[in-house]
Amino acid sequence: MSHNNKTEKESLNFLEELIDAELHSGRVTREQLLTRFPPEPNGYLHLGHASSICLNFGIAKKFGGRTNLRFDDTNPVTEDTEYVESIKADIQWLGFQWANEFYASDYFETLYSYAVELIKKGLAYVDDSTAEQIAAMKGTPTQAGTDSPFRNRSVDENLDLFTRMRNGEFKDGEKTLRAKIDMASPNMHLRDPLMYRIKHAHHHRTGDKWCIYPMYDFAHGQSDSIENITHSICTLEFEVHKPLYNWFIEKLGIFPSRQFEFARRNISYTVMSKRKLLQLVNEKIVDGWDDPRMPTISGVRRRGYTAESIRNFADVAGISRRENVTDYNLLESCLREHLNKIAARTMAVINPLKVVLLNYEENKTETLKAENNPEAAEKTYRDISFSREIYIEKDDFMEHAPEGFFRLTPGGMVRLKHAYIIRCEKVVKNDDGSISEIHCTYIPESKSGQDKSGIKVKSVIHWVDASSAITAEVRLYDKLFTVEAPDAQEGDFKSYINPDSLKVFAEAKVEPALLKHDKDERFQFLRLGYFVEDKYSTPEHRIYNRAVTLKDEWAKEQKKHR
RNA sequence: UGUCCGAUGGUGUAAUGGUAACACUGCAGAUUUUGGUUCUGCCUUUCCAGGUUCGAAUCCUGGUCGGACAACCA
Repeated sequence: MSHNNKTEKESLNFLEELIDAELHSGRVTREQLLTRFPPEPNGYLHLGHASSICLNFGIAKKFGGRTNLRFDDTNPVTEDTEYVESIKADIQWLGFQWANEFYASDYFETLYSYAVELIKKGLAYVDDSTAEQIAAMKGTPTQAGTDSPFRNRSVDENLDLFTRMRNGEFKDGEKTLRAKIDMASPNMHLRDPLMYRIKHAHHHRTGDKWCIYPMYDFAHGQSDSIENITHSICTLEFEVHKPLYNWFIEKLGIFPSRQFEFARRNISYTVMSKRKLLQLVNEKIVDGWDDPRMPTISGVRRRGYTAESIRNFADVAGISRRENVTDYNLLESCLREHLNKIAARTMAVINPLKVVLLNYEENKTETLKAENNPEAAEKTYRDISFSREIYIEKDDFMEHAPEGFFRLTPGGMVRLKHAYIIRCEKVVKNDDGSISEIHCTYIPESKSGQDKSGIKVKSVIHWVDASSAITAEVRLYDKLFTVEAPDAQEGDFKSYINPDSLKVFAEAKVEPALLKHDKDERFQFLRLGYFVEDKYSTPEHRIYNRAVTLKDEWAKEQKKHR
């Protein structure tokens, strides 16, 4: 035992540390502690959102607080209920439950009254300028803007015009409501930001009730405030919005929610922006938002990732305030770690090569015992059949093997997992010189578990009994992009798509025991990786997706010599 | 030539004025009826220059480099 009697102090991230301190000082209580996850329902959630979800829900859970789910639905033209449903499903699948389900649109009436209040205080005005004019008057980051000619309208006139905006008397873009702050502010967001714009558009929840919609800056902070959110956690790009977030809350005299920022999570060899993911979907580069190569939550779920492994990834990757590109290896490592513990082992041959055992009796079938998971605390076994003809992996036989190749070669021996040692006697070829099948002999006294042969082989390979094998389709996935940071490359990010990101093996052979399991169960196909049944898999046409490979020292060795 | 933010191994994060560490990756080895798992070892780190201090990754000053901000998007 250690002589150190201090208990190992758990390392907290900077936000946990802050909240921990505030809880201790009494600035907030556990009862008050309230975070929120505020997606805009205009796309599917991705791994970056997963980090945010784990952070927001995780931090509240850790300190005894709660988390609201609030859809930031202030832009009716891009939003849709399809996205609302997928977002809710994804959060629940990740294992989190919100305290309340809210929508920014729930607050449209309140927000409107807030705007009226600011107009009455002389802090907001209706502007007739066009979008172009407003942009021109905004100045640049290094150059002050100029006041709008409509900036000093009377309160009464502003009130009248804003009412008429709401009543639909104006066309889209004809007028806006702006906060009256400071056109010379070094912070662009404080140069009389837009609060409301006119959009005669149908909203997925409020229908045609409104034709003016609040901008993000006039909706988000106030929504936080209305809900009494104590910690509004968002990504770094909103940092420059914080003075504005605080300005509205202060001028309105409402509950002082506070905003905190962290750096978004990037992962190598993929892109993590809704806009780019939408492009991949729209241009049919992938098979929808849940294509197993997509970094969306629905994509990795279909690929075979577990919620636990993603939560663990978020935890292990941590958070900070600096730009980052996390190694995708870390993600895969988290998945392997979990699947190694829970996935039942089975045998499947994705690229079959027929082997005939010359000295095995014809029409005989033997039943062998196979361990389901060597990692399990309690060992369980299943029956597998063995007979004269079997399939092995094409990659497990080489006629002219390089040094270091331990598998089957002419005259060489390997063990068939859970079965016998075999020796290759003859390679049978087609007319074109390709290998059609190989003829072997088996060593009867080498049966697994009762081996009296005394023969030592260098390798154990997987196989499937030809007489009982089921034909299935197996899909192997690789990285979606060929470069670490597709975003940072020159030109179109889509030109860096990996052409080999999907390989389909339509004639794979799987052992029949596989058919007895649940559809969302993960398996290890021995020596090949971890797999899950695809959503389009049917009893007549089984489809298996590879979630992740096993670590493969031999493949690594091969790569080096290429 | 503005404002704000950031800089710790290859990558991601810890260390909160007191011996720079953990994970992933990579490399080497042991074990292994999965070239898996497990185990062992190794490589590699505080952006620079000053200052404060007995002592600085940490505090201060000045640089350098990187990022965010000029949507009627969020």
